[in-house]
Amino acid sequence: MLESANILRKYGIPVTAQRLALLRAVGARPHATADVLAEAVRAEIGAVSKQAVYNALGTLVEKGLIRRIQPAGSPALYEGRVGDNHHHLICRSCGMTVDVACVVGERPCLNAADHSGFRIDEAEVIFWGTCPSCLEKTEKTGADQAEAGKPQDFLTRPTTP
Amino acid sequence: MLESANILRKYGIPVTAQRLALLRAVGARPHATADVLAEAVRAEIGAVSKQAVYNALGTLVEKGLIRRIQPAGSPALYEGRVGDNHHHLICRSCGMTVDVACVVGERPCLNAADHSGFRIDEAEVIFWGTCPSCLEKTEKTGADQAEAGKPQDFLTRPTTP
DNA sequence: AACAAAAAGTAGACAGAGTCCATTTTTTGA
DNA sequence: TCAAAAAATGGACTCTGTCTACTTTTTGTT
Repeated sequence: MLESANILRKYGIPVTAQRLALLRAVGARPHATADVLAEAVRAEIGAVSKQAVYNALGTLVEKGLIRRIQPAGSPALYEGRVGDNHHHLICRSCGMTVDVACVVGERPCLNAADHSGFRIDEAEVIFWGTCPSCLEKTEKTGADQAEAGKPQDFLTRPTTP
Repeated sequence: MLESANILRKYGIPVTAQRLALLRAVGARPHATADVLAEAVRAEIGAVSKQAVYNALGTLVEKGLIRRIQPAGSPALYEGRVGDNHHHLICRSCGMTVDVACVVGERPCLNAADHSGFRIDEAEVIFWGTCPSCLEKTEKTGADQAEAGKPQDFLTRPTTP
């Protein structure tokens, strides 16, 4: 509580009830959407506007206090874990997202063979697959993968079979 | 023309003027959005509905004839280059997207240290940075990167400084 | 403690990308 | 050629997120 306030102050971010609640919400729910976080904040302090949530998340991301990940076909997700350069593993069928340790370790953790003159500052890696519980469902029903592993709308993505 | 029709037939996809035009449009404009492709198709055959474009793109992606990439904060992009497992390099400031050869070569081209029981089928890699022409602009104005490199709305993403 | 200036928050309209649905048109294959 | 199956149409609708004008809260300075 005081903790969070001090963190905000250290970064020169004005301390408001909304931001404090949001910071806690992000800490408590890794990989939550803005909407879910807004609900969490409401549960704690009564009300917040959508805009306050988006503004605050934007500021916190900008200052490096939280991290935003935007998987294809899904709304943005936020997480408190920053600075350790981990990546994500996402289930195509239920959307479950888990952290995975960085493959290499340093940031940017990969080198493009040909960088075309770009100055690269980040290598974003997302592993796509099927989570254990969706795998189990597939096997149980005996349905083939195309059936049971059919991605939900929000996760429809290219499959390169 | 006949070429494309045969490809569609080979994959069991009914041949329609819309799909043929779309296939050509994707081939001619790598990294185009659905909207841009729809315009291209209209230029060629007069008219298409938004839905026909989305349906056709979806089908083609599903069959592996084209590839969909969905960079954070941007609408989906489509490309005809499939099967060579290359990745993408995107400019944070102007959105320019170029292909880069795969870092490793095989697909999935990376291994997650801990896969948490997932069955991984793809490792998606996006390199983020600044393209040569935006770099030049930055240097010319003498503005610092935070200024000149300010991402456009459609490309606002986490920065991990 | 009080007070202006600056920064945040509020509510609601608005925008872009994509989906849904009922109906019409085209393609296929017998 | 003709019916069944698949696509296309177009318009309403949804979901994330942004813009704007206005009000409220923080801050930091007397």
